Amino acid sequence: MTDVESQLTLIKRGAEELLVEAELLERLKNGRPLRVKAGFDPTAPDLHLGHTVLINKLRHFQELGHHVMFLIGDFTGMIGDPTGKNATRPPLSREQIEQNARTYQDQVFKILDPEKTEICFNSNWFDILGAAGMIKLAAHHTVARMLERDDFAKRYGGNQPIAIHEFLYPLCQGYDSVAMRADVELGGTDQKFNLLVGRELQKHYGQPPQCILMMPLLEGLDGVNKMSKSLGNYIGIAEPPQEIFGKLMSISDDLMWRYYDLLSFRSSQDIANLKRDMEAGMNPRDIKVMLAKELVARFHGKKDADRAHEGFLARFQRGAMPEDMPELSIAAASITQVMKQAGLVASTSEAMRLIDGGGVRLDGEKVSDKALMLSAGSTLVLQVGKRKFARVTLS
RNA sequence: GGAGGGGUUCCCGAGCGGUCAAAGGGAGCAGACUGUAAAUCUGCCGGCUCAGCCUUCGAAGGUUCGAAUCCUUCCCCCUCCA
Repeated sequence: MTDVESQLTLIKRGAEELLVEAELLERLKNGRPLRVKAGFDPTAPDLHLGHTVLINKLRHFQELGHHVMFLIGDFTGMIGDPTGKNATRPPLSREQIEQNARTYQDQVFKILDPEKTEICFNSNWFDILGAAGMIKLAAHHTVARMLERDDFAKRYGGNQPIAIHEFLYPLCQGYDSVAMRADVELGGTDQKFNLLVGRELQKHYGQPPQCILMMPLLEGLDGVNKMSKSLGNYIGIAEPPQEIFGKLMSISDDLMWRYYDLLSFRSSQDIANLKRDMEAGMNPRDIKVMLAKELVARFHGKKDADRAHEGFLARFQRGAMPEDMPELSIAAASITQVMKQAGLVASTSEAMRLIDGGGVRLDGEKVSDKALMLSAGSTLVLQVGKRKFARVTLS
């Protein structure tokens, strides 16, 4: 195992905050592989780049020879994550959760070494805890302490509802750390409160409190809000190569550096060099291309990365039609109907507006006639905006 | 249990009984400019068989020629008191 100092350097890379550094140093010196925990809700079956910030950090620990535990919150998922205002989420069934968990594993093992990763489910200990155990657990914390949490304090102050079960959520997450005897827990900065509850509970249960490593939240494509599926500003790691590549190319230059820091496996030194190259006149676009290729290659393979790059060049720098587009067969009708059938627009009203606005092309020609009839027997390429295409055969 | 405040289109937030598919802002989409970047400017932003029609303002009834705006009941949220 690498010496303690350089371990710490790698561990802290990109991290927002480490609590408590002295304690971690102490444990590293023991030389025992640390039990490192990170938890995920199996509510959504697929992960996006925001999730991978944590997973990349788990990978660092793995590289250093520590014991990585990937916790799937199947029990807590059945209660429903309270974060945010619309607390009520449909509870998931066992089957759905198991299904989601499997998908998780497939995706996570593109980054982590399956041989060295322990997958845990928190229903293992919560199912046997029982109502009495839950109430005992709840006795370890007070309402005043709960209201310290920023999220709760804001909602309480802002006259937003807080349901009782939302108080149980941090306790459950903390209890996970007890059950898993975690030495270190990773989480986003928004998890600070919950992570600290874990420390408290471990003390109550006679364990040394875990160290906490908080990673910054990755901004989504808009560069402002955190990446999340519900905001639609995400890049899913299971998305097709072209999509991942294209979405990465569309981020702002500022955001690109953020992504480099948190997502690239390049060394900090490499990244600093790239920055210097840009200041010396290198086109930021080309630096973005490198990032896009690295990430596509990680989730799909190098060949796909090269192909995505080729397609990108052909399509946007030489103005060619994309090679892959949905091929559909649709009954002949007016252009607005066909656009709707093809799924290019949500409504015929939207189709009409887009035509008025000059955003619709037919075989590359701008369409101006909203009532245009498309006759049967022909095959046409419909384009909406810059990105949406469909090859339609009319029958 | 008592008193008071509030629920408007994706979000925030205006809204005199008619001129309200509903101001304004944000988000989003499209166009121009570009490096499919950002910033900026322009347009759009409920649906449809689209110069017209249909469905929206927590829910259901009612008053009226006419209601998001008035009345009744119900549901939900918040605050204070107990």
